[in-house]
Amino acid sequence: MRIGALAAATSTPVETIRFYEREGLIPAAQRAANNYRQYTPAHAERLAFIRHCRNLDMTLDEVRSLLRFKDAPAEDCGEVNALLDAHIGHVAQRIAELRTLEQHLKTLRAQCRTPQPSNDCGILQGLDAAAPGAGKGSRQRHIRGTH
Amino acid sequence: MRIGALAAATSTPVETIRFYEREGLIPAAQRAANNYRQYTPAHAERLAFIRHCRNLDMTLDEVRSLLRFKDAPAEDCGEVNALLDAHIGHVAQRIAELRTLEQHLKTLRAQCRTPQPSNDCGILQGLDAAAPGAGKGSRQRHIRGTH
DNA sequence: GAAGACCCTGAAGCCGGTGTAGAGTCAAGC
DNA sequence: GCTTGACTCTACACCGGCTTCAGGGTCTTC
Repeated sequence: MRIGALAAATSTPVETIRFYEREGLIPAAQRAANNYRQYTPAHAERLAFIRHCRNLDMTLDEVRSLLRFKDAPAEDCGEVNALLDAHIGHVAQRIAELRTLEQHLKTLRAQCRTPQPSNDCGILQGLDAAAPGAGKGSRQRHIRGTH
Repeated sequence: MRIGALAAATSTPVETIRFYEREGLIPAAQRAANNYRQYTPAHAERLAFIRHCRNLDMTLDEVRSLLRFKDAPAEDCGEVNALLDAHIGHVAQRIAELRTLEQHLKTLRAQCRTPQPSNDCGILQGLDAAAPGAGKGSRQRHIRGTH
């Protein structure tokens, strides 16, 4: 199986597969006489695993950790459970942050009902002043990821 | 006012201020005889505006758009309202995505109740198979931003 | 044998900064 | 006057997770 076929089978861009190989997430494929990579079903399985993890928004470091457990089938999987719990915690926290953010944005939006000269726009004025209640007390490590 | 004082006044790292200057978000400051940047209260106001926008998770491009309206006080602010509506839409969509994600993660987590050999771990097995119901129908541009 | 699809490597670019190296400047204390 | 330490300057590399590009080689099909 060549890289294009693997890409199609796993809905993964070809460049991303090569990137994962460079990063050590999948073992380097054997090469054919023409220097093309040759993949086996085992590669496809491993790549599918990685993609599922990425679809669940895990970092590559988290994926690397999980792969270590896949590669050591006799080892205790307690850390896997812990990793997943931590990741669920990240997601929950992010949802909470975004809900607060959404409220602030809606409050700000309500400052300007109809188009008017920018000078009088309640939104632009609201952005001059501090956002209402934003970051009160909690250290606001910057919020990312809506784009 | 020198860059350190501006940084303290706006809770912005010094390097970030220089970065914003390079990016054209704040005008280049005048220089003292020793080549130090000299800032005025107007700079501080503009930087505060930018920081408030960033606290609301806007991209620098969105901030640039808003700054154009601040700089043209006679112009109609309808686009400001539209930009904010769009941004609120981004945030709401992201929240919905993350809630779906959270459900998938919790379902996966339930596959393994207690530590056991990795080979039998329901989580690792669940990641081998497709995530339950993930991405069904919606084109799943990759989810980012929980870290 | 020519077109077009596929494959290769290596490097740069994306965002929004962050951090570093190496140098200059300034105020305070001895 | 001299040292120490805080501050400032420029220019550049680095982060994640790819994506894109330049400049080739190879394979399949007509």
